[in-house]
Amino acid sequence: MPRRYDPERRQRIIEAAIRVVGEKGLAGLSHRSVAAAADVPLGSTTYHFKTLDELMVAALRQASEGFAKVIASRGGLEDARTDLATELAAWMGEWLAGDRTGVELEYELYLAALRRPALRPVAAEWADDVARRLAHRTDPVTARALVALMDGICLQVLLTGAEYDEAYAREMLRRVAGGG
Amino acid sequence: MPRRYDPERRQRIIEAAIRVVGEKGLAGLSHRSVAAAADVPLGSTTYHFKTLDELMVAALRQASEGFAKVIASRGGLEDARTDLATELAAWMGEWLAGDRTGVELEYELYLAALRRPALRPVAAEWADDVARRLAHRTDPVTARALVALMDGICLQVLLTGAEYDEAYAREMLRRVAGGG
DNA sequence: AGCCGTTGTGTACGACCGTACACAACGTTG
DNA sequence: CAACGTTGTGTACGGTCGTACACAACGGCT
Repeated sequence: MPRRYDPERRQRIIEAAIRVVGEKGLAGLSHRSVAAAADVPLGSTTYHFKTLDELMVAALRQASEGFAKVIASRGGLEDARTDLATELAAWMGEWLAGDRTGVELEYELYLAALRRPALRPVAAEWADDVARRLAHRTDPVTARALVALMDGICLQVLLTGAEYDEAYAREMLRRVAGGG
Repeated sequence: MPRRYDPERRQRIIEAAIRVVGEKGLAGLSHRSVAAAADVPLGSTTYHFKTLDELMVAALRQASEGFAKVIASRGGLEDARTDLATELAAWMGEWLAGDRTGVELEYELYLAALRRPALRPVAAEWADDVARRLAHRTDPVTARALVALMDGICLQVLLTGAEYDEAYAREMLRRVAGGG
């Protein structure tokens, strides 16, 4: 088979990696599984990403950007007339409703930084980015705490299989946000 | 080699599994690696734990119990004269200081429930257990939120490599706990 | 044209994995 | 003692993995 030049090969591999993690989990991520999902030969994935860590960094960064786009397009965060806690609680509800593949995918990549130092700068960037968006409506320190609380609440739902209680989330977010 | 009867074989395998996860991460856990760490033949680990999930459940449960013992022995949580937020923030500081192998180990097993439904009941049990301990000092709903916030703060420190800011943690815990 | 670095491909090697399964050693029961 | 279920052991099979490496196709340069 003749080799076809593909300037977006790298990008397609990253997208395939995200698909693989979403479907089979991070444990199912390998050069081979990604190659199959992207419909490229094995040598291609190892060429563009020497290690799996590199691939995960690219995938996490991409997922992070997609996530940022979603919450940006949603608006409401900028609107000072809406209550911040209510807004955040409602948004978590939407995020956790229905198909959780996307949520699990993003948390799995994010949490992978626990054991993979290579991912930490990207994870830090993500957390900072979200906090910066909230900082328009409150102070930076409170913003960081809101992110922490949202992470904690989401994880409790995802890890324990509990139902998401929006009223509860709203109340606790309001306590942290104060008058904001 | 003659086979030696070992009534605590199962327990030794669990302890070896915890050691392996602590040293090599959850990804390094296998029937073989555990067998080597416990100094038992391969067939022994597969006999006592048909699947790795079973082994993880046992390890998480054990780690959870050890954790419970530590915070119980620390006391202070029962003492109504101390400020709850101050107490919790100080305790997180101790936990995160120094060698983080134990912290990482416990969070890694806990977070593994995200993709492994078999672990969820154990994770839920753990979260409930911690919340119940706090419930002596505040209401159950607030207790759950305090656990969520602590998880979120811990994860931000562990995932992003940031420094732990005890004053910040104390302030935010106080906001959630209210007068408690 | 010829040369060369980059990008892409195919294949093979050694390591590790879960699983299965036959067999050995034991405790219990009759 | 004999029979039997439980517990422990050794080995081997098929599969997947990361990695390496020789080679092919291309673009830019002289």
